[in-house]
Amino acid sequence: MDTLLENIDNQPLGFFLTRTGKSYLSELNQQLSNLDIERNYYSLIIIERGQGQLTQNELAAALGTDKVSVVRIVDYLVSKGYIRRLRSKEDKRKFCLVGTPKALLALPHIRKAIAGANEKALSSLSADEKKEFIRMLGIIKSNLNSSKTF
Amino acid sequence: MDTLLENIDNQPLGFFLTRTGKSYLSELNQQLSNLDIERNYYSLIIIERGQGQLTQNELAAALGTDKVSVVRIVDYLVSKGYIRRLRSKEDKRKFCLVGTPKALLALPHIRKAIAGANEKALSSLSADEKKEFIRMLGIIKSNLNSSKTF
DNA sequence: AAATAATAGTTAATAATGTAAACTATTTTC
DNA sequence: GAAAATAGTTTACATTATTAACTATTATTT
Repeated sequence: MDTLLENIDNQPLGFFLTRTGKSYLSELNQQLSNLDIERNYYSLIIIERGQGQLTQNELAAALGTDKVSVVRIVDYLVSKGYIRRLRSKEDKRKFCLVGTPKALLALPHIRKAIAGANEKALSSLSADEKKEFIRMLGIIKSNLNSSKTF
Repeated sequence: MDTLLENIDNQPLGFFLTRTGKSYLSELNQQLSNLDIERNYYSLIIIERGQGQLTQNELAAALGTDKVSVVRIVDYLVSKGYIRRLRSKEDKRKFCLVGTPKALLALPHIRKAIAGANEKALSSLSADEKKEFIRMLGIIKSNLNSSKTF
């Protein structure tokens, strides 16, 4: 019997969210073990989506993280040859992040692996339930990010 | 428009689970900022549930983590005066983890804060939806932990 | 136009977390 | 009694989060 189902009030929901998320990411890593990067897949997708116009600040916003972490991510992806920093012409403080051909080659695999991991995670749920889960997760996320006052 | 709702196949579900879990834990920390510990609340609940019989190994299993991490957790809670290690009489390799009066005093607040954080996270969901979400999260967790072969 | 403030990104420092290997003490197995 | 297994600890290393101080550039103010 899963203790998760009962007495939820005694169990921090966030603990299970985090743990489940970690299981997911470890699954994703396994599916992408053929690549020579082992993290920041999602950053790569966001960067590609930005079509060479995305700045580090914007990446930070999209990831919900800070600029220091983004420096690390960008350093990592640059060092592995997946992206480049391009000094912006309009504003020389900014860098535009552009994917390399290597990234272009890897992205289909990454997308496929993400779809596969999602599939595995959500398998045995009906199409409606999947949609419902995603919807509710979005609500929970925004509930938690709303005003901290009680 | 929330990008989470569409094109989920391009977005790693685990990323949102982890992020939502972190928001939750930060909320929980805020609600418990009056305590002199700032983590391992859930471990404390598990230890109290064990009624002085829980070993470090068993705590590791309950948390889904390894024994090295548990040493750190136990060291922390011991150093803060919330628990003690009691050498087991039956098996001198083992320690039984027992809560102190200080823990007993803190636990109601912790439980209340967890219930409150759960409430905040799940607010604006109906009772049925809440149950559904918890149920599906359990399914997803077990889906991901099942056989890694594809 | 010069001084000031704000912004984009980097660097450095500290702490928390995850993982693996080597270790001690005790118990179990053969 | 020797060998193997178990419970827990220590050490080491890499990742991740957070904060502050820093450089270079752009925007604002007077």
